[in-house]
Amino acid sequence: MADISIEPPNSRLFILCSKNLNETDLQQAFDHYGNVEDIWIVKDKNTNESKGVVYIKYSKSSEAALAMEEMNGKVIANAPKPIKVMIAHSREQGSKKDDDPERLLRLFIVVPKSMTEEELREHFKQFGEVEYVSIVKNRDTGESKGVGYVKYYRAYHAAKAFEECSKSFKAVFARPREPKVPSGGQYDPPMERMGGGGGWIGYGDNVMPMGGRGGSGGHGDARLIAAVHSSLRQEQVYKLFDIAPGLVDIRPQANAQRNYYNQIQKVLVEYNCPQAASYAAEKLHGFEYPPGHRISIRSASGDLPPPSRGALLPNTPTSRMDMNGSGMTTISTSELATLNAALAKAEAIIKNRGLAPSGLKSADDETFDPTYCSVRLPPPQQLVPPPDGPTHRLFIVCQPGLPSMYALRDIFGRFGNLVEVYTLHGKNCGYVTYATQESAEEAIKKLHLQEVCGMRMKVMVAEPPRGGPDRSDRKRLRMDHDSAEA
DNA sequence: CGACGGGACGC
DNA sequence: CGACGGGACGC
Repeated sequence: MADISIEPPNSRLFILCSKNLNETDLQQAFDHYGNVEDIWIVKDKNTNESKGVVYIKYSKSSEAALAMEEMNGKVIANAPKPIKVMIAHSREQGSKKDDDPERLLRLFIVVPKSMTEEELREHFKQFGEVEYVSIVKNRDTGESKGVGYVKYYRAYHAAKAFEECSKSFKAVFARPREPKVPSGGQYDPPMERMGGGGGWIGYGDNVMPMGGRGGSGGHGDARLIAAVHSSLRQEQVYKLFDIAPGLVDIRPQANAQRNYYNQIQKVLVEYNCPQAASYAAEKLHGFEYPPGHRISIRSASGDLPPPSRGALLPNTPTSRMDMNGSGMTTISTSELATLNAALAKAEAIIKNRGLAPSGLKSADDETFDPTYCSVRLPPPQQLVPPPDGPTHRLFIVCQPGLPSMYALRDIFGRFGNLVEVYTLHGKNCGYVTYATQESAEEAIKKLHLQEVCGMRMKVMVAEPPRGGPDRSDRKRLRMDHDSAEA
């Protein structure tokens, strides 16, 4: 099948008008919105009379969009009726009754995973007023899927963004939303936890307060909503809630993707029974972790008042974890000791950034806290969008593990022009991309062999990706390789 | 030593 | 109201 779609997309007008209009009339009316490549007045094959249907092809989508916005509803050349101007559908698609106007307004883009919606909007507003931006997130992990949408109010603005935004966004006009398909199940059955828990030690099954206060009311929601500090990585949160047996699943709440401005992340914690949930809630609610930041927990069904322990004992020593096991708390394992060591460093983030509840963005000063980073750092800065030009990539390795993405993003961002940081799954290393060589060099100079959140970090220039140092040289034109049919 | 991800929206 | 012509092989 030959590809008969119009290139570039949305660059052709479909016009309904008086049959009297000739090509000159149309050319005079439409010429100055852009480069008109073709004017075609559809005529009756037999009579050779105009059918009142005209196609005008522009070189660019934005030209067609502007022409449509300006000319729709206008009367030209003293014609008896105003013209109707639309962006033509593809030839295959043909006439559509319910024309979805969103098709001209919404772009689908590839977005660096470390980029927030706020930063996206900031970049795309240069082309016109943005209705919304959204980043697609993994439902289970809350992580960005690396793609998103930008919607404008005007077709002209969307077309300008389509043409002029950084190539690395790979902007295309978004396919219309699929009509909703009713699905079978409400939610997927939770997976059994794998790699059975050598995790929790220190008490046996009978220590569990079965039928204790956990059973009060017997309502039995085995799920909790917990609010914890954003600096905690998911594994760390997992270890915290693994203090009770029967932990089934932890996942971020929808729209709770953590970012620089968000000091709290909310997670849904699911146990295999209400008693386990109740037990964990009793242990952890009100507990300060990292120090100075109390974990808050409530029942996922929302109707249950939070377990009262933290409320009764706020900020008292017994509400803290006793890592030496000398107190009454049962939380005391070597694993948790390791966890504590890592988490204690997070305190520095709070102190030095002014991340106190009311002072989210007051961190303009240089930072020097050896427990956060062993070297003096410039103030935090925003990410920058991917440039069209070359980027400068660093390779980082940490021992014994990686700091949280939150910390990495912040620290590397402080040298300016940071485009992206991503880490390899299951490894202690990752890549950091800058838009300028100066920032990249500065990051190496300042951070190489320094300590971040208690982790020793190597920072060096990355080798070019294997599989060809330069893929951008290859032909971008779409060849018709789609010959294979299903 | 320690090296390469990810592409469609709960309306 | 409302959806698809014409051109035709070079360095």
